[in-house]
Amino acid sequence: MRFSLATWNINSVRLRIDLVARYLGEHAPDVLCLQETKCKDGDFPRAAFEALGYSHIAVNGQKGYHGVAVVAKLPLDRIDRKEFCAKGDARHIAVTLAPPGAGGRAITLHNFYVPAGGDEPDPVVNPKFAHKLAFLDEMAEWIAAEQIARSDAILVGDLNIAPLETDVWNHKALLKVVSHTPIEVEHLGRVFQAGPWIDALRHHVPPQDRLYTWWSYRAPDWAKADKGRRLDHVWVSPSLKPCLDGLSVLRESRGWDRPSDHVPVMVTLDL
DNA sequence: ATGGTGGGCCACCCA
Repeated sequence: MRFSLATWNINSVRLRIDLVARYLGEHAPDVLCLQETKCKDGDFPRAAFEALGYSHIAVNGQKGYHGVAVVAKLPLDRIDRKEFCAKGDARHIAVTLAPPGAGGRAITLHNFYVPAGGDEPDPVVNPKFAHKLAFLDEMAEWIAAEQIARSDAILVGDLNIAPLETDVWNHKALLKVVSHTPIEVEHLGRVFQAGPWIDALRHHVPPQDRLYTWWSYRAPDWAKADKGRRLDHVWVSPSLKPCLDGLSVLRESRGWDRPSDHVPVMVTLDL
């Protein structure tokens, strides 16, 4: 039984609802996780998703900033929202899924939007960077304490860190650029080891090959310059590693009209 | 080395 799951930082779900509809119409993942929805729960465009067949919806939003959501063709149970760093930010939502044909197997899905961290990669002078590192520390502690990856689990989202040299267009040039600094990579590594998790994208694309999911709005010609970074991730518990089946990173959507700066990433599992 | 472009929303915050 094949099950598909996508993650996409949409940078305002209301502004880009037509792009979401196009993606769901063309690729039809069973579940779509969104980040940076940028709206209160009551303003989430539920009707548009319901009309597309995604009638099971779980949201954790706030006005203007951040916000995560899960929309699905199948029921979502045990909806949970965890607050990190006691800031009241909407950066996490968890749901439990029981894909039909998976023999009653229940998968817990965690959808994260990790703080971007500002411009200066120094936690002493930049509180946003300090917040990013603290957020990652709290994630690692919680994943370990709750033994989240010991059962069937998937962690997705915009983690705002490109850990490998081939996850950025120029490793050396980005060593001091927030998203690719050694300290962030180390903190993300602790979150990864806290599972431990399996990196589903790198399961399909070997580490020597470049892989990006984000291209800045500030590049005049994003496709030609191709100065991308792999900021979006899908991690699965070791129990699901044998089920990893396919991957699609929809690079072309970065060229759609009024695009998000992130593209959708879809993983398929054979359960 | 710098500044470049997008969101939300109405003065700037954030990415």
